[in-house]
Amino acid sequence: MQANLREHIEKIISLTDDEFAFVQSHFITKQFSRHEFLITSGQPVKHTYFVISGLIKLIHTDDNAKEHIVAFAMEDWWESDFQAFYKGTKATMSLQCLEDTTVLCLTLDGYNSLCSGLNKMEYFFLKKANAGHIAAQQRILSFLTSNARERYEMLLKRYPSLFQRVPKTQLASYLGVSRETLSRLST
Amino acid sequence: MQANLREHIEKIISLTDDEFAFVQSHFITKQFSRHEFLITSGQPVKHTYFVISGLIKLIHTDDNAKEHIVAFAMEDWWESDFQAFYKGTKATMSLQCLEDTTVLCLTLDGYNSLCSGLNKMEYFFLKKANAGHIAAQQRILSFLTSNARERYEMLLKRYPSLFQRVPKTQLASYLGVSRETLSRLST
DNA sequence: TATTCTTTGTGATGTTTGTCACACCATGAT
DNA sequence: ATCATGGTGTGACAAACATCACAAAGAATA
Repeated sequence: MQANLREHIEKIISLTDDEFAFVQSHFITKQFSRHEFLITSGQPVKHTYFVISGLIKLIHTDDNAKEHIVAFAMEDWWESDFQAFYKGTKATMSLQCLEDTTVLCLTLDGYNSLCSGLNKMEYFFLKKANAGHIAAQQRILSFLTSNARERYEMLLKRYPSLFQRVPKTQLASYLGVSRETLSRLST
Repeated sequence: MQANLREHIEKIISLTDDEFAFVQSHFITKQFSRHEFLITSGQPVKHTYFVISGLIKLIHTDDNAKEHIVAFAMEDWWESDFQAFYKGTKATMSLQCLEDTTVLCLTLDGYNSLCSGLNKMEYFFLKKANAGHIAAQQRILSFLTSNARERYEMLLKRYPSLFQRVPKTQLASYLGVSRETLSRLST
């Protein structure tokens, strides 16, 4: 089960068996069913999640109760309401399953203990944070430079599997267009 | 001159004089005039920059030679084409001065030496990377939830000084709307 | 002073996208 | 089998926004 995690981490740093045992001791495994919430807006955020299998969405609900998808997370992705997680404040976003999902859970104490106990892990999280920053900036750029059709095509090219796994309504919400407009793009 | 840097870093970690001397030794100061380029698209990216004074913009130029502003950076901000900087690849974006600007320059070797030589600095950069990720995600959210007027008002509320320092054409490019549309929002 | 460049506003018009309404189909629950 | 539910496509119309064109005011420069 946690082989995924080791393989994932070792793409960036190498670990001895003892070191991985130490890493592993900070995580607990949890399972969630489709539609279940890992994080609920307004509630405290106890964990950062590493997705073992399944698919989840990070969403923000606006004043008109309209839902906007800030991010998807699938196998080998880390996700949380990071702002709330690091600051210890209440969630402004929710994290919900699109499929039955298995995750590894890491608390903030666990995160800090990992970083201070095994310095390589701080380096690992630094790399991950930088990658997250760069990816988010690329998405900003797609809003600046591209219309709905182009953003849709870029998304499909980059993550073809989403097309199979996620209803188009959800893709529309991620792309920032209405369901109807997305439906009309195919032609 | 580098007092800014020390104060900036000590908002997150504390440093002895010796430690700060070590940090300081990794930076060189450079001055650029308005319109000058710190990074040119297609060229190697030698540095990450810490802005001492002035104002710069991170831009991407699309196929139609239209310029899009990915980020502004003013006093106490870090900026670069991070993807190219960390990977050692050629820049896909440019970094250009909107005002006469003084920056501290850090090479990739310097960055790595800083992180390995003084562990607190790795922690510092981790915090900064996380903050960058969260800020970028907030901007994505503004594209998903808000129209041009709302994004404009949010920007002015958050960074009122930009309104004084930057022509509206540039603000429009940052917000992802045309100059004309922005001009008509005021009413 | 004369002149060029930058910045900004604004009208006219077309394109893109959102919203509302309705229909159809598949799926799973009772 | 029947019923609800969620996902999808599409027509009609309205709103938001882009583009093109032109004008005017201010800043920079010769």
